[in-house]
Amino acid sequence: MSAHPSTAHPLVRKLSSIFDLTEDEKAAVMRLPLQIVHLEADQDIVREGDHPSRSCAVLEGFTHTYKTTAEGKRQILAFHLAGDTPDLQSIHLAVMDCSLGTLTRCKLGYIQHDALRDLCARHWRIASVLWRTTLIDAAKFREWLTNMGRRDAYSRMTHLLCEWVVRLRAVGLVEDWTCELPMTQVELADAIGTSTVHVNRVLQELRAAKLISLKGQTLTVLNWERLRDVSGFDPTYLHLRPDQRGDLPHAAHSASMPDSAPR
Amino acid sequence: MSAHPSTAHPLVRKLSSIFDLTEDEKAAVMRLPLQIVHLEADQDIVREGDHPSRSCAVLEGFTHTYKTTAEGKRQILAFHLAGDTPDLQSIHLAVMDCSLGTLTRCKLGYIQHDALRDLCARHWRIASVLWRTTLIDAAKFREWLTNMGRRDAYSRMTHLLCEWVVRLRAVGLVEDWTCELPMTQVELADAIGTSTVHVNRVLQELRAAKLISLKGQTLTVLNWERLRDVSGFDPTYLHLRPDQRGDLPHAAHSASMPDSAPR
DNA sequence: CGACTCTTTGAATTTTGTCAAACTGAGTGG
DNA sequence: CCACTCAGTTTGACAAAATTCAAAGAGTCG
Repeated sequence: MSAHPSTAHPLVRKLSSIFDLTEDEKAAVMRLPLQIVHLEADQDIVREGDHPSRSCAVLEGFTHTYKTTAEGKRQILAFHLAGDTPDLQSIHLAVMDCSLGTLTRCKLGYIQHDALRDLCARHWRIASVLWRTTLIDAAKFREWLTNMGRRDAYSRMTHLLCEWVVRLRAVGLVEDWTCELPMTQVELADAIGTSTVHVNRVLQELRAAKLISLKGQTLTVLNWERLRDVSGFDPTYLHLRPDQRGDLPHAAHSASMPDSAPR
Repeated sequence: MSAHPSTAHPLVRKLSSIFDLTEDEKAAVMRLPLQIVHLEADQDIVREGDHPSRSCAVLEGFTHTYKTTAEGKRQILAFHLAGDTPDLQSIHLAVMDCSLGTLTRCKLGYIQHDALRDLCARHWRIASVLWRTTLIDAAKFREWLTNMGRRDAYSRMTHLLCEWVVRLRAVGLVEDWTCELPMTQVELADAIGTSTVHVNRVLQELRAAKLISLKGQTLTVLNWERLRDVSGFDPTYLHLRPDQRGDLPHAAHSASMPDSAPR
């Protein structure tokens, strides 16, 4: 995994993890004005119907994209972690068709659309990389849609957990198959489209089957291969770079895994 | 609705329907080499796992994007009509994470990625418009996800029909609330994530409630307001231009509707 | 007229949702 | 340090939604 000093602009780190930027391009990104803001848990960042003039990058913490139906039901469409740009689409879509809110306390970096468009107009390769990140977001929606439409609640949950672990692993947030799972069961239910009660039962089943351990917000994968097979999880849709994939082996092999250094 | 002579490059028409192109930009698009191909119904255009070097534009007919799960179940992720670019994402994503197939006989225009990237690198505004179309695709996935997760089969079906009618109306393919619905019940089922049998029952209900008439592949909306209200359909996520929206009134008003001229 | 695909129907079963209540654990203030 | 609160989790019983299986009907095309 390429080294990015902590002094780097957060966006440089994100972009470099997808594509190799030239020094010139890095410099251009570094000049982007970034407004740093801290938010508490369960706060809205942007709401459906807004006409934002800026997008944000998640620097610390976790956020989620969601929609509310006319009957007041919530559907969570995506979870985001440090390095993600959850509402980048608003650069070209005037009206927000979904809301974005924090899951935990967050540190965000706001970037004005004007500045971003200017950067893109000047640097086609950067524009490509940003475009690409939004295309990967779309790929995740496609996979979630398949998950919702063609799998039962049990495998939907395992699929969500597989994706979560793989994404966190790719940025070095998984240690010995253990990571944070910062959502409540209500939020998990809204993400996989079931009731809270049913989420609870599914989680019990997963614990009983010794696939995972989940205490509080701490998730441990006990049997990766079965978890993956039950969900039919195939990480292709995440379009990770080879060095981010790390070809996940069975949990028993975790000691020899090329896990990134703790931050 | 702005007039686009039939002599125009199909992509020019599509782009102009989203954004106003300068003559210079139009000229650049017109120079794009377009390979015209005719396909029968139920043929694959690209498959999951492919590494395409070109994308296509639908010129005539209808296509659909789909995924197949490990257990062999199919989920349809999107339907496309003339003017759409269903696999534009492959311009920046090396591997296809979903398949694209025809629904009916189709006329397609293939464009090499190289040529497209070159065009984008030179013309930032065109790149923006193309980027934007992929962002709208993502917005549709978000809405479908909400549909799947938080609505029952009945309202999912009405929602699908509302979207279909609005999209076809925007390109002038709806006449007196009547349009083509070129999918079988099996395909509808795979799109809304239910069984074929259940789709059939839902359609019966919709007919019994006098919301629609559906004979063969011909759909007529009999009561737009109720269809819309049942589904909670709000077209914001389609990000249509004001002149494409046409603020859909009740079916009874259809005679006075500003329907675009027949093509 | 077949051969075919697509639609329709009925009955039994499974999955999931709903409602209501109890339990747990982490703060909080007296 | 102990009630107390509060959000989040867990449980059970019942109801609703949707699936499955199997078979029959309809429409279309050569």
